[in-house]
Amino acid sequence: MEDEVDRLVAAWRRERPDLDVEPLEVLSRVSRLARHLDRARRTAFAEHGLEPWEFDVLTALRRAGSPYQLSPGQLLTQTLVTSGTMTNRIDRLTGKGLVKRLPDPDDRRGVLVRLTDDGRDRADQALAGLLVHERELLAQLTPGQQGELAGLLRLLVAPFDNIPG
Amino acid sequence: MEDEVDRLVAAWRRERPDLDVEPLEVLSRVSRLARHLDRARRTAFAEHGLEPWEFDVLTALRRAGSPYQLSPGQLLTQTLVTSGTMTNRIDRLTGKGLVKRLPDPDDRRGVLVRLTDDGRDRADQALAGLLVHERELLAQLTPGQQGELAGLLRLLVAPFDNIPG
DNA sequence: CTCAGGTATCTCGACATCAAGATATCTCCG
DNA sequence: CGGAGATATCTTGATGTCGAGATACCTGAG
Repeated sequence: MEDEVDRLVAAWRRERPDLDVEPLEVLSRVSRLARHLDRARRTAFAEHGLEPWEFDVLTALRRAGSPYQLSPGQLLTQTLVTSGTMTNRIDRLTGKGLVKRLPDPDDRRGVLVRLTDDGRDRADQALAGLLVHERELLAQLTPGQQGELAGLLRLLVAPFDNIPG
Repeated sequence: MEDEVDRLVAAWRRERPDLDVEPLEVLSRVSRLARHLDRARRTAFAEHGLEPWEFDVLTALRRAGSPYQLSPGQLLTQTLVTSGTMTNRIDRLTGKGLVKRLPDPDDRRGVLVRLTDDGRDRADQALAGLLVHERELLAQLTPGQQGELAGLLRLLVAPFDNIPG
């Protein structure tokens, strides 16, 4: 089955036969797929009254394990947003009663963001719902292919995640 | 080499051993990689004084071939943004002299967006620059792996691109 | 102990995006 | 032909994000 990137690459080969546009076969698909996934996630989370950005923060805290708290800085590296954005997110989640700010006992500059009970429940429910939807999307692939794909993607992501970026 | 998603999946397995989080191995990597790519593209385009969103629109027009024009609607399907966003983008690109609006001779509701000479040059330069950077990122993979990866991603994207969504 | 440099978080203003709805035009059935 | 419904684009207001800078605090060399 053909996709938009096949058409895009074919168009470049016609218009710019002098260029090697092979990289787009991979990277344009990554970008476009991510955009489609964003939309699908927005729909999936709507069932639970959450926005994708809320999910990202709540689940990062949920994954941290009891007592479900992380510093804003730790949340930054997991969510790939800027500090201003994170401050804003924490403000809004606090307003909704899903997290609360606590002073960091070891560093007076610092803050700890902790999940409330309500926040924890919401995160758990939304995760379960998300996985149902994601499994459907991945039904296009055999388990073996999924593993292959995950491995190849890891090779590309790892440099970003490990070399400070 | 381990990445953030390995850590994320391990954390879920510890916190929610009852759930099968396998789908995240693929889809979380797609989302995170796309985010890293956005940042890298922003840097790459800065050399040419372009924003990623400008690049997306200009290159869609460039690919269309002479006379480098498309309707806003056609641009929507290629860039995956809403119509309001596209109107705004066209306004701003017009202001910068990179595109201009022409009435569609066959449909008085319609508009054609055409690349200016300057817009065409910018698109060509930025594309060449982007490919240089993207090739570096893909140096992690052999050509064979790149082909495999592209094929697997196509399987996932194709349903979105073909079924109207 | 001190202070220069580093770090953690927050503030602020500009900007891009979206969703929903408005407007104008087209299509085609009856 | 007439008009209902489809389509193409634009408008508007709310919202989320970013980048740069401000503030408060920590750390380590001397």
